[in-house]
Amino acid sequence: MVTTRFAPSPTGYIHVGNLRTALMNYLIARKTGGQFILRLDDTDQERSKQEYADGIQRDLEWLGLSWDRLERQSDRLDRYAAAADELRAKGRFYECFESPTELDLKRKKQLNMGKPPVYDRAALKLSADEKAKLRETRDGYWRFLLDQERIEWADGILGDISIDAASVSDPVLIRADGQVLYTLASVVDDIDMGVTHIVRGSDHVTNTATQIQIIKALGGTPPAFAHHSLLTGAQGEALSKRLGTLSLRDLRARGVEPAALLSLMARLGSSQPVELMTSLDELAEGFDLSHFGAAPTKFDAEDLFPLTQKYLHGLDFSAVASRIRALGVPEALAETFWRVVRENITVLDDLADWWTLFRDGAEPMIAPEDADYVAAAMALLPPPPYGPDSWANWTAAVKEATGRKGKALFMPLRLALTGQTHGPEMADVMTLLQTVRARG
RNA sequence: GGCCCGUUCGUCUAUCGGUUAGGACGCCGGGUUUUCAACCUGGAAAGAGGGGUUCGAUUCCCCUACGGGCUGCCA
Repeated sequence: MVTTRFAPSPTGYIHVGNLRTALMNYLIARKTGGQFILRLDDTDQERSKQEYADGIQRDLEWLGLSWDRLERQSDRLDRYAAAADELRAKGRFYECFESPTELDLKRKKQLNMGKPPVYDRAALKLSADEKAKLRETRDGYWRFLLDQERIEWADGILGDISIDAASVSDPVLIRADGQVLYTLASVVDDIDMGVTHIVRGSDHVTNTATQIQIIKALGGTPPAFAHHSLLTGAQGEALSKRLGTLSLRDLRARGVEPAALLSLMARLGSSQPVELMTSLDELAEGFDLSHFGAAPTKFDAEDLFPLTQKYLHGLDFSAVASRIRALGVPEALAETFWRVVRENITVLDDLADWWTLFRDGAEPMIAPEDADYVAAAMALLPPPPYGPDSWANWTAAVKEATGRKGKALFMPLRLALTGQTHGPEMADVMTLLQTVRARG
């Protein structure tokens, strides 16, 4: 069975980049009737917050990305300790004593000499006596001993990847304070939970290389890996600079509909066209990682609004009835209101403006050269309320009285009544209009 | 500096050496609607640069440039 996971660390809210990862894993599982795990990678005690863990779950629920299983790494510390023991027993784990400052210095030195900043394994040469002595003054931290060979895997998106382990530092798996680090926790979880497919950002490519070795050292079988490209802003700038405005909660606040967001994220960066899909099943059906490219992908949040608009256009009255009621639209007008206005809104919040306009009337827009014309027309307009024929009757009378026709007849009246150059059919507008300020 | 990945219309991309380089979104024009939108229809729009290989390169190889990622006792 296919098992995938989305493993955010609760150190912040989900943004579009995370969502892409989550969605890909979700769709792969759903497509084959597999299992999707939500795993909170909360090994970093200082930065992880319950508030974020709750926020992540709310965001996923908003999108309908339901998980079959929820796991917390903080609940599994004993498993990680056991795995560490196993690695120690197998001679793949060694204790080091450099302080972070000393390591930093080493790296800088290597860089200055034109060498790659790879850990020199100095601790490996320490004798038992030397280690014992060091332990008196400081706590050791633990590294995984990489086999210095080429690590290869067939990536679901990038194709064949090969990384020389010698170009990578032995990863630190346990800190001096005893905290288990992500690399170990993640690998242990993936093995224990039977994860078969891992899709994540290409920022993890190097991690994957080392994790493959750790998985094998622990007797596990590496899952199928795929690394998707990272999103950049519309100008190609790193997305991290704009994360504040691209969190899911922010997009939601701006009126983006889940269907729009999911439709874009499931297709952006792939060869399949972005089309509005209204269900996750529909999205899952045609989803295939092989359609995705490896190049960085530009993401423009503005693309979400046409999709949102399209989604709203197709919505039934029943889906928005309560929302319209909440605006104070009278029951008798509610369904007509939706029918008339839905094609002129981009986000649901736009409904409020339209209702305000219908209820209170609009500040008339009257061009100076049309002032006499509009005044003459208003004299022919009876007071509200209006019926389905009001517009036709009125414009016929105005036409007769003024001799105007076509756009010249019509546009000044729209502007006078609604204050806008665009909007729904005027015949429909009339039936909803409660107030006409231009009548004076 | 080292390692990994990438570069085709504005954007996301197709092309398994020979194509009028295709599609989608966006954009522009026309039609329809007495506005806008929607819809229909038409159009403009692309192979980073330089070397090879080849009868022939967008496609294969190398170099350069540019972009992204990694290079943490973060994830």
